[in-house]
Amino acid sequence: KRKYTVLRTALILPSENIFDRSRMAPKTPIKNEPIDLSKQKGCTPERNPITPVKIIDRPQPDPWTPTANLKMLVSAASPDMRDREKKKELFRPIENSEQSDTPDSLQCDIVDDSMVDDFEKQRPSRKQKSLGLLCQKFLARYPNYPLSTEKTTISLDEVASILGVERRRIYDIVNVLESLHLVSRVAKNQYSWHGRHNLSQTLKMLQEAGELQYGELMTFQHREQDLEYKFEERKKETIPQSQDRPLLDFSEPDCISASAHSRKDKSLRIMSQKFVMLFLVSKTKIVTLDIAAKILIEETQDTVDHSKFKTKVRRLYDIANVLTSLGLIKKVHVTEERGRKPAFKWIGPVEFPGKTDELRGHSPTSDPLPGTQRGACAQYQTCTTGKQRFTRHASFNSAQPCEAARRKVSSEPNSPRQERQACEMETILNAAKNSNTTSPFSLAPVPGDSDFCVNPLPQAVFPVVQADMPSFSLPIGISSQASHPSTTASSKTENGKPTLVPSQPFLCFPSSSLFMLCGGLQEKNLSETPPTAGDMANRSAEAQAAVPPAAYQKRSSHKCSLPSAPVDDEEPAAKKQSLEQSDLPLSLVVPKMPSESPEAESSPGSDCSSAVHLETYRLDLTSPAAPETANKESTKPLVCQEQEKQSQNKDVDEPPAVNEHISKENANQPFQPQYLYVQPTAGLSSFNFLFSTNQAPGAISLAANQLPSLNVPCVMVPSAALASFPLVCAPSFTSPLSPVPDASAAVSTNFSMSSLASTTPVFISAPAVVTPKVSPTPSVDPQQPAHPTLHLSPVLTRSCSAVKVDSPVCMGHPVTLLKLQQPSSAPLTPKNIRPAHHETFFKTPGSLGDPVAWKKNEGNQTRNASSVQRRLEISSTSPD
DNA sequence: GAGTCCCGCCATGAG
DNA sequence: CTCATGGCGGGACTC
Repeated sequence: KRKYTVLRTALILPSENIFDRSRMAPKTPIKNEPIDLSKQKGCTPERNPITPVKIIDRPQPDPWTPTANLKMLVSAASPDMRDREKKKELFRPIENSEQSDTPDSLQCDIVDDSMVDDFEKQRPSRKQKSLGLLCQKFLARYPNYPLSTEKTTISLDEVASILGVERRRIYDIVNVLESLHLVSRVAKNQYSWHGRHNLSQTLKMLQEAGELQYGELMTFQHREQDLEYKFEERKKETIPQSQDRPLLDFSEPDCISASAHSRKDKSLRIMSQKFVMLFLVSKTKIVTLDIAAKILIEETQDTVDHSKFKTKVRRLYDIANVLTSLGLIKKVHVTEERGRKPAFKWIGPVEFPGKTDELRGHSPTSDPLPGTQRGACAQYQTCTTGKQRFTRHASFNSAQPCEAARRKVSSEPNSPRQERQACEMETILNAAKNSNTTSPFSLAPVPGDSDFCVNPLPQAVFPVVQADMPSFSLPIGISSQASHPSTTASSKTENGKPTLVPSQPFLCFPSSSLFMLCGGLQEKNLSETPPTAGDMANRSAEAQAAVPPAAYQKRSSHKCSLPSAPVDDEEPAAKKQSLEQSDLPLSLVVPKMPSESPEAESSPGSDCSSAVHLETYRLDLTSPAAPETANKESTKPLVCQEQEKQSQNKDVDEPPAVNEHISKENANQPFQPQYLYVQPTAGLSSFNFLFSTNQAPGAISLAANQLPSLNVPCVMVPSAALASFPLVCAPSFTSPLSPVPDASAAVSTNFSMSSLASTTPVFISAPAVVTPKVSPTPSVDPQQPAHPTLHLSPVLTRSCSAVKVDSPVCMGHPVTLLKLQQPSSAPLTPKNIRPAHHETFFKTPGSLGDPVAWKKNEGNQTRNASSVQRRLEISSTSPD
C-alpha cells in the first residue's frame, strides 16, 4: 500500500522534491530514527521518521511487482520517485553501494519486509545516521549533471528536514561539496546545485595546486613514514611561509576583499580541498588519515598536539564520508609495520585531460583558428599574471561565474562568501603557484554577462574537446545532451563562444590527413546532444530517426525526459538525469577504474560509464566478438561497477595503445555509426571533416536545426574513395550504448585521439588486434552499420584511459603499440597531432618538444573544431 | 581498544 | 539580540 501511496505522491508531485517539504516529508521518512525528527526543528515532524524506512525500501522492490514498471516510469518522470529509490540504496551502507545496483532490487524485495522491520526495530544504527549515507541521500536528490537551464537551489532547511537531520549535518555535506564546486552558496541558507559539470576541472585545479603544495611530499609517498618524513623535512625547510596557509587564505583576499574571512574561513571546505589534493598528488592514490591529518595540521600549525590531531582526524572522517559518497574515494586499509591503518583511496578521476596546461595559454602560434576561435578561446579564460598563466576553461569557471551572476542578478546577500568560493580554487592554485594572481576569475567572462546568470550552466557551453570534462567536452554524448542542455544554450548564450558544438557530431581537424571514425556517437549525439531543451527535443526526434534501434531504445527513455524536462523546474531534468546518474555515485565507488585509469579523468559519474565501456571494449577488440561485451554494457545499467569488472580485465589486457582504443571501440559497438573524416580539401581549407558513414545524411542535417554548426555534417564521401586513405577509426563513443548518461567525455577523447592519428595518415589501431582489420577499406559504406570494421576501428573512447600510455603511440613513437601499417613513423607534428586529453601524452619532451605547444595544440583542437563549426554555423545558420 | 564519527555546544559574524 | 554558520571535541557506537 505504501508503495502505491508513494507512487501516487510521486506522480502527483513530480516536479520537485526539494521544495515541498510537506510533500517531501513523506518521502524523507528515511529517517528511521525518531531521534532525528525530534531534533529537527519541526521540519517534517508530521511524518514519523521511524517507520518511514520501510516506505523507502519498498519502492525498490518493484522490479518484480506489477507496479515496478509503473514505478520505473514514474520515477523517470518524477524526481521524487527517484529520490526514494536512491534513498533505498542509501540505506545500505555506503560500502555496500558497490554491490548494489542491480542486486538491490532483488534484495530489496526479498529483504524488504524483514529488513525493514529490522531497521525499524533496530534503532537506526549509527551507520544509518552516518554522514556518508546522509550525503548519498543528499546527492540523490540532485542530478549529477544538471541541465544548464535548470537552476537547482538547495535550501538547507528543506533538505535538513527532508533528510531528517539537523542542519548542522547538512553544513558538513555542503561544505565539502562546495569545496569541489558541486554546489555554491547563493544566499543564506541557500545553495545552488551545480552538479559534477565542473568536477573534473575542479579536480584538475586541485591537482595542480596539490602538486605545487604537496608534490614533493607525495613523491615519496610510498610509505606513509616516508611521506611523513618528507613532510617533516619539507616543513623544516619550507615551513616558513607555510605556503599552505597562503593558499587557503589567499582565496579570500583575492576574491573578496579581505573582509570576508569569517571563521577560519570554512576550514572544512579548505580541508576538504587539501585532502583531495593529497589524493590527486599521491602516486598511490592512497592517503591515510593520520598522514593527511598531520599534513593538514602542520600546515596550519607547527605544534601538533594530540587533541588537535584527533580533531583533525574527525574532520577528515567527515570529509571522507562525503567524498566516499561522491564516489571519489573509498576506504581501504594500509598495513604497515605499525599495523593496519585506515586510509582512503582515490577512485575518482585521476587524469584530467584538459589540464590547465591545455587551457593555459594556447599559444597563439598554434592556433589555426582565427576569428572563429575566438569563440572557443572565449571559453577559456587566460590569465597571465606574472608566473601564473593559466587559462580556465569556462566550464571551470562556470560555477563561479554563476555565482557572480547570481550576485549581480539577484544581488544576494552573501557576497563575501560567494566570492570567496569562487576565488578559492584559483587562489589556491595561485598560491600554489606562488604568483599573485590577478584574479583569474575576473577574467572569466561569465560574471559580467547577465546571460550567464540566466543560464545556469555556462559550463555546458564548452562542449569543446577537452577531455577533461567528460560532460563538457563532449556534447556529443547522450549524457551530454540530456544532461547538458546547457550546451546548446551555451552556444546560444555565449557570444563568441562557438566552441564546440556540443551537439555536433562531427569534429573537424586541421590536419590534412583523412580519418575514419567509426562510432555510434553521431547518432547519439545528434539525438541526445542537443543541448537546449528545444534543440534537444528536435534532435532527439531526429536522432531517433537516425539512431539505430538499440541505441535508440536506451536513449529513448532518456529522451523522454528531455522533452518534458523543460517544463519542470530544475528538478525534473535533473531528476531525469539523476536516474541515470544517480547510479553513478554508487557506481563510482567502483574502485579500480577511476582511480587508476586515466580514463576516469572525466567526471566520475560519466566517466565511469564511458571509461568503463571503453576499457571493456578494448578487451573485446581483440576478438571480433567484442560486441557482446558492448552489448553487455549497453544493456547494463548505468552501473559502473559492473563495468569495472570488465574494465579490470581490460586494463590488464592492454596497456595503452591509443590506436587500440579506436579500433576496439568501434568493433565493440554494434551499430555504431561510422564517420569519415574528410580532408580539408573539401572546402575547409585546413579542416577535415568527419562524416558519419552510417547515418543518413538527412538525420545529420536535421540536427543542424539546433546547432547549425553541428549540422554541418560534412560532406559524405564515398567510402570507396576513402578506402585508399589511411583511416583512423574512432569509436564515436560508447555512450550511446551505455545507458549511462555521461559518456560524452569519452567521446571527446576519442575524437581527440582520432585527430591525433589523423595527422598522420597512419592508421592507428591497437597493437595487435585491430589495425589490420581496420586499415583496409574500412567499412566505408556508410550504411554498413556494424561492420567488422567498426569493431576494428575506433576505440578512441577508450583512449581516455589509455591515452597516456598511448600517447606515445600517437606521438608517432612507434611503440609496440603501433603495429599498424604506418606507425607514427610519419612524423606527426605536434600541431597535427591532437594530444589526447591526457597531458602525459604530450609531455614527452623529446619528441614533442615544447610541451606547452602540445597543450596548445590540444586547446587548438577544440578551437579548431569550434572554429570550423562556427564557420559551418555561420554558413548554415546563425545559432543565436 | 582502536577506529569512527554522531551530536550538539558554543563561538563567530552578520544583520 | 537573533540567526546562520560551522569549529570543535566528548563520548557513543563499531569492529
